[in-house]
Amino acid sequence: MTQVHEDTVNSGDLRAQRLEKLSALQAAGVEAFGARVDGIISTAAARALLGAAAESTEAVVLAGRLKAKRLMGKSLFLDLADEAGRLQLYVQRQGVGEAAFDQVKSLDLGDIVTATGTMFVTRTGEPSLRVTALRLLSKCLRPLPEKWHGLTDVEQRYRQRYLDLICNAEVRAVFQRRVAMIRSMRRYLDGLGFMEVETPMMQSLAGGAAARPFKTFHNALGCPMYLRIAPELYLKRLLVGGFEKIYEINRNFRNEGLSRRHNPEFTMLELYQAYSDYQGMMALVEGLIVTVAQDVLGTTVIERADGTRIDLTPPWRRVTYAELIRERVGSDWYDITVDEKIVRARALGLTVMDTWTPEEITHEVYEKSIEATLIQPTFVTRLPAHLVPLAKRCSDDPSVVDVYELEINGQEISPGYSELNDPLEQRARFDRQAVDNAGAEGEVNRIDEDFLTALEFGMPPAGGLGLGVDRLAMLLLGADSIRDVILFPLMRPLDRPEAAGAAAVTES
RNA sequence: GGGUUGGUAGCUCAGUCGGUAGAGCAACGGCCUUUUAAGCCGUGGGGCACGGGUUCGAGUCCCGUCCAACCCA
Repeated sequence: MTQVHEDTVNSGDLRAQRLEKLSALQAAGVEAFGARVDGIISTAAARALLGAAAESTEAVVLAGRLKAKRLMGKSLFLDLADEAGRLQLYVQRQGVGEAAFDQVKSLDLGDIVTATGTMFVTRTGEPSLRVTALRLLSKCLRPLPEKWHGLTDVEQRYRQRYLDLICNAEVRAVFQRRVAMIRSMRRYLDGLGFMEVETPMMQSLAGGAAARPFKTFHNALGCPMYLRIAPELYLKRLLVGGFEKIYEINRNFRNEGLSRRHNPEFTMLELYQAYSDYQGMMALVEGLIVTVAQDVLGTTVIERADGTRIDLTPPWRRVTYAELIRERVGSDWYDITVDEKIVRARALGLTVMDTWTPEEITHEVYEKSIEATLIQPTFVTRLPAHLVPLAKRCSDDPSVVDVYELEINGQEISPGYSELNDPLEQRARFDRQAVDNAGAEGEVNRIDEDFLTALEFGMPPAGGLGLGVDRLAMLLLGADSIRDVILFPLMRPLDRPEAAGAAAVTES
């Protein structure tokens, strides 16, 4: 394909220009894609070396990407960016010699180099490296996005996240903090004596939640497999096995639509503690989130873009579902007729059908008229049993269940349960669920017999909770979209032959 | 799935009533030894997402498709 390559060479093709530079360099014996460099210090460390002094005599070696170039006749300023930040390089023709200076001058923005020199402060007060030697480590063959505006096109930022990370320091900071967040979660849980475990992501039946799974196929075994929608059934097997405090932080996969708040693969913390219950889980998740916020943000007060403050200082409000409903639509709500409920719901601007049951109307009020108002952290407890079919009923009222749903910033961040450990009750509920969903998903609703067998060996009473790590990251890092806290969010592939209508097959 | 907005040079964006495709940055050639969105002079670079249609003439008007963001379900 050299023929094609040569044909594309013209001054408008910036990549071709750089390829020509590359072959010129290689012809001159320059190694354009170098190897390991020892003794590098960060730009931050180099800056620190200077302290209050205006000059340092210690020779240091830096490495990074060239981000800006300012030629001033016989001297040249370059901005070098590494993971820690940026530092200005100062190259003088006299300092490095004629030939070397011309070579440095011909470097492109985006090239990765190593620079040797001593630190000093310029007339304008900028800490800089006076370069004695500069060597190319990796030639950048494509032009970088613009130096001032950077890359703003959302689609390209998600599809080519590496460019986003090169251009936008805030984006880099978000992901560094996301990592710090997860690290803090692990530290907290490990400190409480929890053990992190790994359970199957590929399952022969996808249980533990109500969601459509992704399907795949194992060739050697000749059987269909599913990507997990939840680790729950395996973690509970571990409770049966005698592990008492366990958690898993990993991906779940749900074959559903994409939105500001949903990515088909998302990260969950799921945790179980034997001999505890949903109350214990409330205390635990409260402590966890407060600790993480303190570790990552240094505060428990989060300011939203619109100026409202979310105060995570414990204790958080605990309120029952029924109380919230009564607050919103009247203390007599549970005593009035269906017709009256419809009238009141419509008065709130909700769309309710005449055929709806009282429970449906009530939940519509909750979802549409209450949930979004729960900005401050709120544990909603005693949810109606029909909403959470797999949870344990409250001992004093079987119509409600022993669970919490934690709402912060108007969205559900974490559910917690007093886990069901009665194998016969569990089987009855699976059976009912299978009947309810029959036809829709078919084989997906096969009952996990081994899980029921495990329960029959006896599972200790336990508290369990889930925590949406991406959602928490959005909250703590101030992101409006889940895609801003996931490095590579799912995007529709651009090169689908069947969609492009048999588009011309491109080279390479 | 429905609605709204958008896709123009490598990047960030203009483009008027339908009349030869523009700027800044980046690139290339000059000048310039402390600049920092450096500056000055000059040069090159665009099948305007894709496919149809209307028209003497389409980036612009109409229809369809693709991709994205936002809102809704």
